Amino acid sequence: MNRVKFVKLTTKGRYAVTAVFDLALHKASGPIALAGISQRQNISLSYLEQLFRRLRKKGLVDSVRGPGGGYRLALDPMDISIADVILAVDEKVETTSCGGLSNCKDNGQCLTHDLWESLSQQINGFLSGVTLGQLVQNHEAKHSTQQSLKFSLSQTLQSVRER
Amino acid sequence: MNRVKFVKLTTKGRYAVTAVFDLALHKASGPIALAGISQRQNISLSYLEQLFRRLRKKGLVDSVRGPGGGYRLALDPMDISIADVILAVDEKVETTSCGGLSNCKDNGQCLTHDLWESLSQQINGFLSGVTLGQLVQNHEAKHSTQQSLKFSLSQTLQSVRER
DNA sequence: AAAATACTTGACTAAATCAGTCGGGCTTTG
DNA sequence: CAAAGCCCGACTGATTTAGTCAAGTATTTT
Repeated sequence: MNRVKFVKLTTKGRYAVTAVFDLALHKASGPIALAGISQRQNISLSYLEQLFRRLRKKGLVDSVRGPGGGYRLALDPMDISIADVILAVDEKVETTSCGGLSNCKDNGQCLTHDLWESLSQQINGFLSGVTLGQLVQNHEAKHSTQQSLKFSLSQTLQSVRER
Repeated sequence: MNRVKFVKLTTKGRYAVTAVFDLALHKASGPIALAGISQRQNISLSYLEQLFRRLRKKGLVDSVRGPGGGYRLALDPMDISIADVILAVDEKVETTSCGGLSNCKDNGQCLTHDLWESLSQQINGFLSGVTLGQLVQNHEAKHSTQQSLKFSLSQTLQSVRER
């Protein structure tokens, strides 16, 4: 019933993931100002504002106004997937030329309907399986012991394998 | 030594995958003319020519000129991954603001270097694990028995799990 | 109360990319 | 030779990217 969509992996999505990752890393220190993220990650402040507008609309972050204010993750990092972040800023994309009509299956027209349905499901599934929390764990582990990349990677693939 | 890059998932890459998928489906009938792909998949002929120029440059397809000519896969479908196709038409993208410099690790500048290195490795690994041949199998299986999507999906994830 | 901080919104923009089009080649088959 | 089909370069309108600018509003500190 619902359309077949496709994530779009671009620099825009990477900016968003980077920014939210920064949020997750510093979440102990209360609300984080965009100005700080802008400096640390070298992203234009106004551009960040645009991105966070969308992240907030999707309920991924919430904000505190005034001095000492900033943005916070609205959810547990383990409940925010890369797909969530990318889809919040990068609009989804139709993958089938038929526009999701069900009749395209009957005539031979839309050969690739199945193809994109299953492939986009897999890619979405994969990106949904990697959470912010895992990325933070990965990052912290790598900076304490030097050996744990394999572990967190296998953990990630584990979660993907479970559908 | 080599830069951290990121696949770009756009309509352009989808067009390319769709077209090469068409090639794989009809590979029994000799070289395939772009005109046929254009009609079947509803993609502009001239645009296809642009895409196939790049696919040929990367050695994914080869061509036969003259009447009865067309394009063929240059490799076994099982040896062509989705990543190969997408990377042939969609230029790779720098993922780090530092431009791949190694010195960015020493100063605290480039916090997300690790993040994108590992994430892009995972995504690339995933897209490299799905081959054209698997997509064709999936498609044919789905159109004979009605039950085999789960099988081919688990097969795909199997190949991903093996790193 | 005033000032500073920081989010919020809308409008605008140069540059790049997308998704083609157009026009002309070159090669091979019938 | 004519037609089919690949090959190549240049050009284009529309959209997206990656911002900038200006003007708010809410909150805290002084």
